[in-house]
Amino acid sequence: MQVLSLIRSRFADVLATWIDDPALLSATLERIVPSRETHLADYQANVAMPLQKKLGKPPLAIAEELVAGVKLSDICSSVTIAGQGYVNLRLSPEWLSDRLSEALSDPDRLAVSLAATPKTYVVDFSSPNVAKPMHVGHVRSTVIGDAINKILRFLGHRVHSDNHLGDWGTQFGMIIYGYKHFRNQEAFDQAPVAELGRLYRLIQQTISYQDTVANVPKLEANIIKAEQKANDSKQKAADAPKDKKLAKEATSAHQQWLDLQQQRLQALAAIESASHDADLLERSKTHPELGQRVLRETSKLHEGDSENIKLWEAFLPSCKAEIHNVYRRLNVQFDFEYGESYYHDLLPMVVEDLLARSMAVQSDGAICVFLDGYEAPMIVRKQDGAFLYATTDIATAVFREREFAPDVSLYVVDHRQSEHFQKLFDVLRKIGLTHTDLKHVSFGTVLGDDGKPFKTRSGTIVGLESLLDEAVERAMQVVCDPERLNRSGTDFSEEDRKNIAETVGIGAIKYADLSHNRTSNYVFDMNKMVLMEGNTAAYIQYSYARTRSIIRKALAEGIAQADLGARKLALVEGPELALGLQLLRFEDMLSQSMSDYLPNMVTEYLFETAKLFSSFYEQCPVLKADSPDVVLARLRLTELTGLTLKKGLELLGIGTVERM
RNA sequence: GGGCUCAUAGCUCAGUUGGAUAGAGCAACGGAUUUCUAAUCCGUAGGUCGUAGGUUCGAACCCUACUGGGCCUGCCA
Repeated sequence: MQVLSLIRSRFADVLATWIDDPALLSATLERIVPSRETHLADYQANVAMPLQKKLGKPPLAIAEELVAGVKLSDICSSVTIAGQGYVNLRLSPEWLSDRLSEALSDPDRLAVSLAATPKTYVVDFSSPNVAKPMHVGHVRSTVIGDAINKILRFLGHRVHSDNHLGDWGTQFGMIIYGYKHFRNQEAFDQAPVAELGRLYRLIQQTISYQDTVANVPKLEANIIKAEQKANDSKQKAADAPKDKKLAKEATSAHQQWLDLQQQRLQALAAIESASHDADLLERSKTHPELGQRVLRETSKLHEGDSENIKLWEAFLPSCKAEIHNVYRRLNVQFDFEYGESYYHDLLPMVVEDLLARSMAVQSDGAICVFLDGYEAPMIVRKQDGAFLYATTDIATAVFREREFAPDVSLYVVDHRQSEHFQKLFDVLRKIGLTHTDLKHVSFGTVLGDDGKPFKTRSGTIVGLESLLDEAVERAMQVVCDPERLNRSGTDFSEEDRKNIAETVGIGAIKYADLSHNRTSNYVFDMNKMVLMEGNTAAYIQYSYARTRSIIRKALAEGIAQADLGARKLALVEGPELALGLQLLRFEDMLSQSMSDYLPNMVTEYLFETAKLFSSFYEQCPVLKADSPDVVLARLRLTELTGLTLKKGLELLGIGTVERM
């Protein structure tokens, strides 16, 4: 039910006679919103104050004319003026009850309408590099993208979800090189992905060590320069003691000098700790310039070298299978999974096309597109002839345009790539992809409790699988807590327990991610997450289970399922009305959350709904209410609450259980 | 150097895109269970929304400057 647009259209009937400018009219209508002051109003129109200049009247007079003109008597029980000119609306309980009855008679969609003008979306999300173990950083793109995908579909749009797998990049050069030189055949035969993961880390570690060693002389040279600069600036600042800018420069130069020294010490410490690792030293010695060797393997793969292609084809299925295990567990599906490799044959044409349009030029041996407003160009072909992700991204967008002709193309990717996407979109528009709304749905970094990107104490990245396992394990502890089981009088089978723990544990991880505004960084704290109290998935899942518990008892007491739907609700008490009003807002909330692709608006809504239900639950007995009519009305409200919570969680990719 | 971004309660975060007395969870404190699941509820305390200006009927939100953090800044994705 689109309540907001209905109310706005009533106001538009009056406002349109006052305002000619359509832009101003629609801006004015957007000032009609759900009220924050719930003790004063359900909805409020903040339109009188901004119109005082335009109409040349005091706001209170405008508000009075508005209230006199607008037709709301069927919807509202009261329309009043307050403060400097706020128009406060209170919905009539009858109208509210009727709308909720409609939702109840449509349990699949809860009377949420399908988009009047459906759009075609491409949603690009998750997109991990295969052959690298997935870690917590991959959760955000996967979970946010999946929620957006599911919500847009529910709202009636055509959505193509694409997992743009990194299946063609440098990491394959790494594991191919590793496989050729360091593999443990027995381990590979038994568990190929684990062995490839080991090889990946082995190569990574060696390259990083070599880079560190090679970097020390450069650092030392820079330290000397920085020291000189620091001294010079200090001198200049001392010569002109009143110049604040020079003083600031001096501190900054000094700081840079200190930073470089610190970096050198860190590098030396890393080298020192590596010196105890005989295998590493040996590897580094026998495979000098490993980074270059790895790149060579990658370019051989791209050039079609038969041995490397064969290895790639051998590795890919098991790598994909591994990733799909995670998706299965997270209940995430994609329509397509073409991956970068799919576009490889198109890349030379992309570059030729850019050259033909004179958009790309040679520079330092690479082929680059220079764009206004950016220092660095977008490189589409490297010196050595290899293509980059920018090239692939262009090819991918062109392909999607031809295949789907999307109205909107969403890229759910880390905010660190925002400049890349700005450049990419700039190029895409220049080559004619103008009718697609290209949007980087960026998200912040997941941090550890030290405020730095999430890692364990030893510094290695935490694998996603083990993270999920831990959350499920912690959920299991709560499920099996004997005191709790005794109190709630529930008796779960082993299978029930497993199911509940999995649903609650995975839900906890997803919810923690989704409940933050996607644009901000957030601190990942397993301890808080698995408390399963307060603003968590478990709280909402628990509220849902309580609605089910009441419904089960009602059915057991002989109330027919048919009595629960499609009948009048007749809400009277405060907690009933507050909950009912909240349930009425489901559709408005969903569209609102998709106007800027913010799933946290959905979690916020569900949490609020669950709280209102808990409050209702405490204050309004359902089965033991005074009269059979009230019992039925409250049962229906309980049923609709359950349906709404379940649907909301489902749209976020979070499951529910009937008992917990 | 340039660009992007962030700064809100002790901690972790919301804040419906400029509306009324700035909210929630956790932690702290005090209450509630013969009553539909206490993974719950009710209450208390906690804030100069980084600083200083500006814009306007009205600013946590927009603009400018400053302070401090993060990220990006030509051949990884």
